[in-house]
Amino acid sequence: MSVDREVQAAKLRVEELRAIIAHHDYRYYVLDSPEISDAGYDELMRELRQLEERYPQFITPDSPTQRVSGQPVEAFGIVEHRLPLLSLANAFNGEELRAWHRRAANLAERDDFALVCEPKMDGLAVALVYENGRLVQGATRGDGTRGENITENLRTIRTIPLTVGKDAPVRFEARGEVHMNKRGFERLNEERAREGQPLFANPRNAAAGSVRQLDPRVTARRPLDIFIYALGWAEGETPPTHWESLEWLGSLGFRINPNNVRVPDIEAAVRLCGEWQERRDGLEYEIDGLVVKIDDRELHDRLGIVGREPRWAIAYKFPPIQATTKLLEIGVNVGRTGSLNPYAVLEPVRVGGATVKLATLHNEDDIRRKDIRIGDTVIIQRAGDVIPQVVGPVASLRTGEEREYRTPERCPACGAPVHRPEGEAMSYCSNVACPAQAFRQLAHFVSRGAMDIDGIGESLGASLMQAGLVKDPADLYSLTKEQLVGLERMADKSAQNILDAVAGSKERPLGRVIFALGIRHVGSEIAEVLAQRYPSLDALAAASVEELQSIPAIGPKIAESVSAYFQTEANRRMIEKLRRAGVRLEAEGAPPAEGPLQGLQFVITGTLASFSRSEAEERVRSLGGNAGSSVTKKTDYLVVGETPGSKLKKAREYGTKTLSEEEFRELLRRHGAA
DNA sequence: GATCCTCGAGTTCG
DNA sequence: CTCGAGGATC
Repeated sequence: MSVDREVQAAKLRVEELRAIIAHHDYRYYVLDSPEISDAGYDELMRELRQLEERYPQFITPDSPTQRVSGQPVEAFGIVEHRLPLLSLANAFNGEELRAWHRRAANLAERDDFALVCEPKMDGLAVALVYENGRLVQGATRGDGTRGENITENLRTIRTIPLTVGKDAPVRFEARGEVHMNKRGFERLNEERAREGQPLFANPRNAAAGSVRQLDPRVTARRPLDIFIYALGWAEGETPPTHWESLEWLGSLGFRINPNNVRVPDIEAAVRLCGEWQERRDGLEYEIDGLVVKIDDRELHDRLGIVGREPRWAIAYKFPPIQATTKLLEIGVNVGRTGSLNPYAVLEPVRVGGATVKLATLHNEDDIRRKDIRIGDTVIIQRAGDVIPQVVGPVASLRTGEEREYRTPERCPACGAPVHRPEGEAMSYCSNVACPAQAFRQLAHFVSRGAMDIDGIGESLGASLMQAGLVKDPADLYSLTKEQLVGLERMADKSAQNILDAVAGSKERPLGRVIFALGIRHVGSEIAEVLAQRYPSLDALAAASVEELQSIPAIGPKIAESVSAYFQTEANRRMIEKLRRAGVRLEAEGAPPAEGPLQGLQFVITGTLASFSRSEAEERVRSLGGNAGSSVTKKTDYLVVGETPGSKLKKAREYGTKTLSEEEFRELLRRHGAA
């Protein structure tokens, strides 16, 4: 039938147009050397759009007309990175770069390797996953293990190819840094100024804010760009060097920074870092340093990872942007543990795009060490991160009016005496009933990693305590709507939301509950360890110091602290209140003591492809096994992932059995862990 | 006793 | 992110 033939022809033409447009997108956006006029390009797009309107069945997500297709979303989904995105160790001068190189050369037992130097973009790292030639997922770095799914937003960035050539692997991940160049940033801010919208402080914030828009149509209008800086993982053959993998990614249509350089040795890299420091302002985008990577990918595997940092790469950071301002006053906060934390009140000053008014001063020793005095002119910097630091005073600007700081003798919140334990850096308020501590305890109890009670923040927590409605966290569970509505700016609806959030927290896992109690030295990790060991809060409360100490990762201090907590009358009373309110103080489901891996000690090293380390550990525990962090004589199995660290060596010394990831998965399968 | 790692606690700005 | 402290190991 002729209709069929017509449809068939349209389909072919649609595919052809897409290929042509993709080619011109690449020429224009990636290579910056178009082959056709804008009018010619528009004509192609128009034809494609018309055909797609007529034959909507041919619309696919990788069509260039569909860059902005997504609808606004409520929130981003979370995706697990198959291979974690690592962070980098820093070097702040040539000497530290050389030291890094020496360590790597020692471990590698050679020093003749080439290095790749790449401008370190100040942007937002993302991971792009392609399957069968199509972009299927784009995610933020997040904490390195899991990030946010921002695929629809990334699709709007013209330099990100929606499709890649046929010779690409079936599945692979490309990693890059999304950023906004200086001109785009200025134009965006001019536009926002005209529209009376708040301005972005710097290109980095603008890029990060744009990528995290819930409505992709907003993202599409932002002048975002990307440089791909690494091949994440790939199924199949990959080039032997980092440099070649970049070239190869370039040939697939990705945008690679043309300023990347491969150098033969560390001295050349050091020279280059110095040169770029001078030239950084000449670039059209902002950089905060250079990344230096060992080119040979085989060496990457040999050198491995320490903590979350690969040994085969390092970030050379330019000196941070500094400013001077007046230190007006030193204030003191009281922390959850009663610690007195001094902070600097500064005359507001702009540093690296943000206005700084406060900065933490850590503790008295630190202030003394840096010789910071009230009234000093001080140097402020925002190094790499966001958090401002007081570097030190400008002693030459002293007038003699400056005062030295002294830790107050009485708690600024409650007036109780302050004491400083022998050998500790911090001073503490001695009053167990200090209102400031109680307030911080409450904030900790409701916080995200603990009971996760949404809607109770700083201000509501403060007013609840002010009104005498809440004296300890357990009181949250007896709040009534009438009480809440009596508070300022609290209508029926929001009061109900709060009550729902409180009620919804009654069934948190035991580990969360233990963490929420805020026992000194017991953070999220130790709380989880305790929850694995004891089936209920009562069982934990009954444990002796000796018994607690026998648990790996728990030494005398933690054991003592836990025991003391449960012996304190006020704490026992609060736990009783929690119990009566219906908060579950028992582990969920059957105790893990019966699992098939009962009594076996597992340790994981390197990166696993199919799950994150904590996930793998969770599975082990769910089968009754133990998962530790370092190899000892007691370790039964070492699970070896990609780029194992020093643990593997240890395991060989002790003759510990090792499992490959495959074997480990097989073991889990055999014992019925999904 | 020294040293390596991991964990805990407090923190800034928009 | 930072520092300091706690735990484990040699």
